[in-house]
Amino acid sequence: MLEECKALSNETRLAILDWLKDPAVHFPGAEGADAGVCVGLIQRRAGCSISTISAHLAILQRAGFLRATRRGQWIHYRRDEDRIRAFTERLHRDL
Amino acid sequence: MLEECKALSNETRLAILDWLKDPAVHFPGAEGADAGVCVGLIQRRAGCSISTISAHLAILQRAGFLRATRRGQWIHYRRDEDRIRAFTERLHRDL
DNA sequence: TCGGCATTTCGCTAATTGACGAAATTACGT
DNA sequence: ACGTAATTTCGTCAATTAGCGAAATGCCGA
Repeated sequence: MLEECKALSNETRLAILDWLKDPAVHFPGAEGADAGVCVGLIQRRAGCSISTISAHLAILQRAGFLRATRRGQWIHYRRDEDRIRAFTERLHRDL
Repeated sequence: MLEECKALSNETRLAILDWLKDPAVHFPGAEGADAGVCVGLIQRRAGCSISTISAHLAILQRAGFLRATRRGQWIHYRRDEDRIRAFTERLHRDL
């Protein structure tokens, strides 16, 4: 619970999760956005450095909120809805 | 949402919320524990300094998770179940 | 193998958070 | 007013987090 709450305690990371709820809307031009969005697009949307975005995505992944899929030189990130739901339910039950 | 997540991103604060779920169990000897638990008892239970506990309680109060009631020189803290529930529901809906 | 591109990791700095002891504030009884 | 107790605030230091640019790593096509 602690790690997840920490992962959510940052504006940019909350925004990333929100954008990835509906990639087609927030990342126009991303082909097959259902399969995830690449780091570069997220970085451009967030407007900060690529290294910072990479670190943010790693934190969200470690917390279980995102899943990464490598396709050649590209890495696509998308939400892990099951784990997100599991977390909110656990919070509801335990908090 | 950010402030609440930050409030929950600390072990001691999570523990305090957990203890205050059932004060009679975690604070034996606290009279009328339903009306809240005083800072001193929480501090003793947490095992850190009184000033640190005071700061933690302030953070939890500002996030809406706790309510404080002053009774003379005593201040009693208890959970604000409505706001806790509202937060977990909002998280469930929005995350 | 090389060059180009995507992404992660590293090293550094600045900001924020956590913890403490001391000082300040609030409340109470004499 | 004074002394005691509860609690908060303040000042300080240490640890953690956030952000950046550069270096390193991984992938691909020629």
